[in-house]
Amino acid sequence: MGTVDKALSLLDFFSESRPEIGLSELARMAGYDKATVLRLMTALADRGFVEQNVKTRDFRLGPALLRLAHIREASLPQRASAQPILERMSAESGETVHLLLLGKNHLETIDFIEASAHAMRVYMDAGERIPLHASASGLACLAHMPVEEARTALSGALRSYTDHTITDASRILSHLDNVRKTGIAEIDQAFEDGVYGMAGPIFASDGSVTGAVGIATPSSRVTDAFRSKAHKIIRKAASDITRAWGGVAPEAGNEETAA
Amino acid sequence: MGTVDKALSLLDFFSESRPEIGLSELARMAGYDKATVLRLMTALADRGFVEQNVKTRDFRLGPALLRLAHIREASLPQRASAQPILERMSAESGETVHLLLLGKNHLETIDFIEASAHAMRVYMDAGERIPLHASASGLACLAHMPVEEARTALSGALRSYTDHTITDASRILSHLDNVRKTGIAEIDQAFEDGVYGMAGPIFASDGSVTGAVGIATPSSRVTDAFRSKAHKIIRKAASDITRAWGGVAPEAGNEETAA
DNA sequence: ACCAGCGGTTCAAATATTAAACCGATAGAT
DNA sequence: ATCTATCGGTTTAATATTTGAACCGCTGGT
Repeated sequence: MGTVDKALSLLDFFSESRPEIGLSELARMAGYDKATVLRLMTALADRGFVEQNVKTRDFRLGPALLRLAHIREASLPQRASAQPILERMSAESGETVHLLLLGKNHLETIDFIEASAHAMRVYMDAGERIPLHASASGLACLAHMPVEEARTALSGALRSYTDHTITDASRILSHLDNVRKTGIAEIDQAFEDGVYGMAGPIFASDGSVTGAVGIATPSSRVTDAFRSKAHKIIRKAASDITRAWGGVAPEAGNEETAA
Repeated sequence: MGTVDKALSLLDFFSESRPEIGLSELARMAGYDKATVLRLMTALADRGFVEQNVKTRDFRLGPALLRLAHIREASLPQRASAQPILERMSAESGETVHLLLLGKNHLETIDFIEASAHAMRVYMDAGERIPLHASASGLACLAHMPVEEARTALSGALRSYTDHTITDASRILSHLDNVRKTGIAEIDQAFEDGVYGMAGPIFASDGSVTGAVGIATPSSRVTDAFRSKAHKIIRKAASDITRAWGGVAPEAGNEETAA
């Protein structure tokens, strides 16, 4: 396997709740040799992708990431242009809302707003990576990509996150028809216990799916009335963001055949 | 040299003014073989650090950068906490202001606000990398790092950006005394023609310099009156940001001896 | 005073990286 | 309509880099 991939994979161990990691621990987490991790991290540090806490020598994500994110956002302002739409979703639903972009085999969280209306709410970690098979947003994406792609995306071993996670690829695939019909993917406690997720797809200019917007609620608060209200909010938001990003939703019925 | 370093170096060719680059051209720019660049870019794309425009197959920076930047900013909100101070600087000076973080051998632009008061203003590219030896901010940093570090930072070949760029390390080093005395680094047209720069250092909690804030003005507009006004604004901003980030300015006179 | 764990270094063995030639496809010029 | 140059991408044998076990000195807890 590539060295570059190994180096980049190390960055994924950092999160909002775990912003600093020492050398030995990182090596343990990643399953690489300590010397290897040191060399990789040194390379990353030389380019500013990570930096070291001078006191503890622990690593944390570096300033180069801010710089590069800034460049991307300057030429492709997805986050900024979606923000008012997310805010409207948040205000209308009162629940935690989030915006995800479709990566190679997972979703990248690029923005979210936590629930304002309830003391009990769904919390999110900044910059989480979300699996396709165990989230409403993931299902929304899978449902709208070419079937072959979806099949290969689900071909590996599917990790179970809760008792409710569906790890059988064919069962997931058979759900997708319904997602396509309603335009909304819905799933209960597949990624986190007690969290109910609903999401809709966002499309690029060529009609392919590029991400998803969704609402995350405590499962205990979900009623049919709330669900249908949430569906409306999500459908509107997904279509607004698609438009804001210069995308177009494919004609219904045409999309599965897209190669 | 490391493969990881090569891969990461490719990301630096993307900028606000050049957000998408094709394979062959990137290979030419970087001076690497096309096959090599392809492999490296594929590795980066697999992790979402770059993505390909499906139409043109050109590369652009990817969504993973947004995600990781989000994580860093969530646990170390430097940009957010400095923003009001930058805004005040911008309002008070009427000129373009910027905030840079010190990386391994250069500065990373993490935020800026372009001049509001003048039609002729200094424009900045989002996410530029700035050399230490050819910018006021760079001199501000060099002046406040341990002398040995500054000397090694200037030991390589110093690139000339304009006719005014000083490329002689010892001449730069001898300027630094004055920077330390006044707390402000100042330089005319060292990085871009017609741009006059002034900047002050930002310190970390251990008293080491971690970045700089500065003002960039068209050289033609600089007067002594403006300079002394700008110095005041910068000194205040630098000290406010240092404090906002939990840093402390070292005692004057003690800092050069810090090892 | 000890021990366990830390960050970091070393070097021979193992493995991944490289670059030139080549491919089919595309687009502009003649 | 045909040529030509360039594109993105693939293959190969030759090569340079990566790897990991053992080891270092150091620090903090018992």
